[in-house]
Amino acid sequence: MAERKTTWKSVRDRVRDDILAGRFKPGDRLPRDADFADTLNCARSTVQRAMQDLVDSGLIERRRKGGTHVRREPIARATLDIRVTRLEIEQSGREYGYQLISLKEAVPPVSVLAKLGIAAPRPLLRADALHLADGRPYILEERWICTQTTPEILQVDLTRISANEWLIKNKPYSRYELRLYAQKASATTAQQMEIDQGDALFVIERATFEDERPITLVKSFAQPGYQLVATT
Amino acid sequence: MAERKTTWKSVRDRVRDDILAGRFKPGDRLPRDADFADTLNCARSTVQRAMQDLVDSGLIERRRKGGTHVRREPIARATLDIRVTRLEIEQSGREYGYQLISLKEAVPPVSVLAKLGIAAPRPLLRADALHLADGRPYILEERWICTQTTPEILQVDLTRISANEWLIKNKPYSRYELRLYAQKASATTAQQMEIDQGDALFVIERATFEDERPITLVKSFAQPGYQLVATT
DNA sequence: ATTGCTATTATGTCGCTACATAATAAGTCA
DNA sequence: TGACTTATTATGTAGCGACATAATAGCAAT
Repeated sequence: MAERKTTWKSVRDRVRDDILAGRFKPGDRLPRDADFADTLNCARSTVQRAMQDLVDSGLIERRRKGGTHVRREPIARATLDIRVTRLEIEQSGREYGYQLISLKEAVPPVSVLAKLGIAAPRPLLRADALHLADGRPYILEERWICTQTTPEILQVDLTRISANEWLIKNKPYSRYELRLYAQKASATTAQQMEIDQGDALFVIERATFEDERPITLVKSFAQPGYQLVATT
Repeated sequence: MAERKTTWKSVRDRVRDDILAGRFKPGDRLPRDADFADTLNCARSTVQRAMQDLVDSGLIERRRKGGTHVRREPIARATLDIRVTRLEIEQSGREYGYQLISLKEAVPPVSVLAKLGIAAPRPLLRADALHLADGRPYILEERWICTQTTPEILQVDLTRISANEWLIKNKPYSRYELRLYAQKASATTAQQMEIDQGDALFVIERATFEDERPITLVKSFAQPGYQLVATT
């Protein structure tokens, strides 16, 4: 059909362009949805959908009765996709390798307990492992696993399958916290990753929970040069 | 009213729980929207909205005619909010300070040109500046600004207002690319940030565009200890 | 067997209506 | 004047119907 319908995406783009072109400035109030629908000759629900998308992308704010406003202090919102390490390596065309470094039960430091929301110190399972790309160390993970919420992990042969992979396949989570930062490689880490002590490592720290019950906390140290790319 | 309506969020949560509890496994096909709507006694549009949300969060995949499937290789999707540096500092209760380090026109290295999608080398404006929190260096930014797309920047007194702030307020972008990585502090950087040479810095590199026309490329070096937190 | 058409199926999108809800403004009574 | 109530307003959500679209399966002709 030659006839173009007004899709909600076209409405969104139009409004976004108006904002980007400065026809609506930060803090400005936009017309009501109903008016927009009127001028654009479409239904209010279509405008609603468009507006909601702009809210999600951080460009506008809406309040009942208060109306729709362009955000005063714009934020850049980006989405990160964190894949299983094996796939990340394989999909970049390199060969994946895995190696368990150590496995033991121990009482973690308070900082770890705090991030997992555990009040009383108790021993957790500590699994350190190396993910290799084309035979070279790529990511080193230091992981604490809550044996109380995931006792099945004790039956898993972690020398053959990584905790990363097993957990994702077998222990779904409902919520997680991500922290990204940089850290100098310690002597031990440097040796394990075959780099120099003091090299700058990119660290992805992730704590996962199911219904507020902690599952695991993992620090992934990435090889120098590693970049995390986010999309708009 | 005591009567509970079935909201699309409740549908989403129910389906999500089914998946998380393993009642649907990775790769499994879910019932059709219409069937879901039937058993849950709600409209198909409500199911549609719920499903779309699960697609956005990376839990399921949908294809026309193909139906809805649980993703085989789950991904963790997180959202990053990047605020204006001044606000980031002020909202954490510290005093914001700003200092221009240098300003000049120069031809950037090819790596910079490439990231901005500029084919023929040409001079850009280079502005280095320091953002301070409670008087101490917090973020050092090395910025290239495209004077061709943003000539107005030349009239701005960058000793008083940061390019970060001016651009965000005055030069909207339609797209950007984010790269996160770790880097060792060079001698110069270390001196400017009052840290030791070789310290691990967290780098946020951002290139912004309007309609494929490059606006700016900025590398933000964050003080050791800086953490970027992402939300689920 | 291969190509091409057609029917089928499940999701995607839009319009319309109706009502819910939050925030505010206006009005009322002591 | 101040506290309480009520009306108004704009967004949020749900239902229903209709048609669009992509992917597939089945069938037919060569």
